[in-house]
Amino acid sequence: MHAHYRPEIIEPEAQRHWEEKQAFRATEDAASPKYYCLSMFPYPSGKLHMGHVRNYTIGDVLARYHRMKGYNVLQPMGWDAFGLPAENAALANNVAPAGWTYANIDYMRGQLKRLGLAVDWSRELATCKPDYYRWEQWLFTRLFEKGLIYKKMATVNWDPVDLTVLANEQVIEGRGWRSGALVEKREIPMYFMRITAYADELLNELDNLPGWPERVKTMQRNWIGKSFGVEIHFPLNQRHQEGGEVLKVFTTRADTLFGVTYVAVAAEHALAQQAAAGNPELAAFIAECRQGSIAEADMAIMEKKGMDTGLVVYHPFTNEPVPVFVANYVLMGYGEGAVMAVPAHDERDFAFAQKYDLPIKPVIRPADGELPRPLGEAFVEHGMLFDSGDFSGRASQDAIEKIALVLKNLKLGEKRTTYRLRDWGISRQRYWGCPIPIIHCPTCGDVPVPDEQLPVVLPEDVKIDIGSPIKKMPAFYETPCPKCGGQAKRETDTMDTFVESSWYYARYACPDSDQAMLDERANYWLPVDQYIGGIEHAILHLLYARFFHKLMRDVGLVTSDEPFTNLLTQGMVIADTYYRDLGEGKKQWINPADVEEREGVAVLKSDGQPVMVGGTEKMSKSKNNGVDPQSLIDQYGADTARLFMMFAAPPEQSLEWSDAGVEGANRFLRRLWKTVYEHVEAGVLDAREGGELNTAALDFRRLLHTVIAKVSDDIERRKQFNTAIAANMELMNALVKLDGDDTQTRALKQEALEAIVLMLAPIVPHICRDLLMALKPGACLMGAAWPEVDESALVRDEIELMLQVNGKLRGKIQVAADAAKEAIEQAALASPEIRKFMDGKPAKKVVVVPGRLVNVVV
RNA sequence: GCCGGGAUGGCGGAAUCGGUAGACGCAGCGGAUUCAAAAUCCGCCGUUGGAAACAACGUGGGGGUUCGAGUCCCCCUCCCGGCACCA
Repeated sequence: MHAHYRPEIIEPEAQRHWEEKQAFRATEDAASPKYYCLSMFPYPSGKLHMGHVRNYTIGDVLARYHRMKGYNVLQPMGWDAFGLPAENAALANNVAPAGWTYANIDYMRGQLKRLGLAVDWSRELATCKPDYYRWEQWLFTRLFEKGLIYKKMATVNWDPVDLTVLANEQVIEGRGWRSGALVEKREIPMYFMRITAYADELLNELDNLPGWPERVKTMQRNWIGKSFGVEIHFPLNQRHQEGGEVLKVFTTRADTLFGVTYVAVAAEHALAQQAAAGNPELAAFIAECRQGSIAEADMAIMEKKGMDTGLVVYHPFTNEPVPVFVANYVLMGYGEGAVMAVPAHDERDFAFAQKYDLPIKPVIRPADGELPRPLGEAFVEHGMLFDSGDFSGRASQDAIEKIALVLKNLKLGEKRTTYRLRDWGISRQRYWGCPIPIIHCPTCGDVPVPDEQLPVVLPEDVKIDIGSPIKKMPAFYETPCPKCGGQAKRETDTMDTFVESSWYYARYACPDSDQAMLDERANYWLPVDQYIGGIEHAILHLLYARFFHKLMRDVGLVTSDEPFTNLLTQGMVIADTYYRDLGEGKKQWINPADVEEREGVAVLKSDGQPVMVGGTEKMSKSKNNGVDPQSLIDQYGADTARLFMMFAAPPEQSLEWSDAGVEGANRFLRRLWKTVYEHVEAGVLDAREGGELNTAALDFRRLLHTVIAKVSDDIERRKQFNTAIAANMELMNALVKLDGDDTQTRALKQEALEAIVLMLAPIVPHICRDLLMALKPGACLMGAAWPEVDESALVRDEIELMLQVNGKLRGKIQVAADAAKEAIEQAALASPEIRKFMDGKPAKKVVVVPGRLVNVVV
């Protein structure tokens, strides 16, 4: 054993050893319990960032811990390889997206291996490879035939200068990021997956996921947004007859129907279009509504604007005319593209009515009071109806039922359940994605590509400029119709990259299966026992993956209902952002590593000129605020990087990056090495297994086994590694202070050092591999078991109790561990500290909390 | 704007079921070692008052429940994530 800790030597050696022995190769084995540990796969953006290091270290700790506990562990790794950044990089650097992606994968694979992850690399996959996406195309054709994929018009961001569709993140303050042109909304045909058909199951099954964080389940429930309401028809003609034209709206507050003072429709709504025909001002307003991005966040914060169409519809009960407004906040894609507005009982309608001087008619009052007059703000709670015809005097909930019933009899509406969840538009007009396997035939319509013609391979050797190259490539899109053989055109849109990431976890079980999307190995490994990934995926990715699991179940590929039994949502690694304004809303984001502080001002290192300070945000490609972990690994080694990441914050919390603290992690490892070295130099011996010890040694041994129990619980149940590490540091501090060179004490130290090395092995595996070999010649970390708690070491004779007077800490006493409540109470009341603060007054009450404290109330 | 989460010393964080607030580490300060420095080792380290013993105050702000609140409830502020074409 070398006297000094030298990670640059022991880490490559350990990694070589594991690779040679194929130590992490997973095979299906019915004899031992399986543990499928999965971290979200990375997008190959170029180099690893801190979020990756955090994510994969958490996964690795859990994988290695379960290996030591005797599980048959699978921990795979792969690449979420399709996506927008490859096209951007291709444009910027004049390279093909494929080449850029593969180069990034090669580099990042090297970085991941340098972290020493216990990954089965034989299962590596990349979603941009035809042997992966061919099965996605295969499933697409099945779903298409089942009617779970359909085509409809959808709104996109259109850049009128670059003549291209923009992603939401490419729209900056309403303008295209490259052209600077005002972005327009445009309707184009797209394929949709019918996720709403599974809305109820996706909602209900959340109750069967006790291993998921409550906050994620809450977010998904709210996202699905099941609500019970009433569809209400407003006739277009005052003398409405059954079957006549109506304007349909959906509301959860049918009880406020008598408070409707206008209705609002989307700019794209037929009524708006009709009214605009003879009204240039309205036409101009509708054109204005078409500007701006389609992102919901933008829509929600923009100024609410509207204009009277001059048209009216008629109230289904009173038959009174109700004006029709066009409003920029009503979206065509949601519900019927029209809403009934009740200013008195809806905040948004209230603001709108005030702005346009529309009547505000209250019809609900609090159950036990009156509404203030005039109304200063909308009263949005349920209450009692008034001024509502026959329904006056009813409570809101009751009124909703009755109103729905009466509307149904009038054939002017009915109760309906709706979801906020919308079907999933999967078409993208981009190049670097999985081709949609559809052939458009003038005679046969949309024809799915037959199995034997799959995969539809995406050409990789292309030149990138504005727009997708395959849309200009006849060799790609010209094809005969599989049905009639006539000339047809292949679909040139590709799929949303969320599709690839919705099923990769299953493909890891059988990545080489070339006869089917999944084979029987999938049912051995699935569901994933532990899934680990960023909280930013709480809704979209996790909901889509759950949806896909059910789709795969329903085509007979898997037997389970849910993909991920336990979910750990790691907090973000966040860092400061810096930028320079380039004008026209464009910003150049500058990496924190290139910025330093001079005289309190942030400046770019290369030119010394100031940069703007942005917020502290998630490390991301778009904000260029990722900190490269490579220098950390180069300087201190993977174990220090891993230890620091696990020690800096608990996994679920966000972690603000700072360079400080790494040194401390490294110092601890050097200290651990030195302590083991000195112990080993004096001769190794058998670890002690209990027996007679002096008080100090007994106390130490109790601490040792308390720590083993705590660390096991921290890793397995709490998944909180910072406290597991802290407990080991505390134990090390105590060990160094434990005096004695006698065999008794040295055997105890041997026991403790072996335990510490094993407990830290999941977190810092390289150093622990060497230390274990030194402590127990011939021992191998790969076969080592997790240390066991010796319950007999935990027994105490005396315990310390806190003494409080009126809830304030005033002292402490020692009592026998098995002392009776009465005895404790007497001892407490007799203690000088208590007597002093009781001030001669009698005790009103004495609270004894066993094992904790005594509180005397005077 | 809507949904979800967070705020504890100079800093990262601990306190697991309502029961010792500040474990562990970083930074800082003092000392040992050294020709000197790095490294290492020992000690101190919430704020205020006090020589000390000790006392008062203290978990973003305001209110409440409780013998007892960082933890539970109500209101507010700020920060972070998501909002369906970033992944």
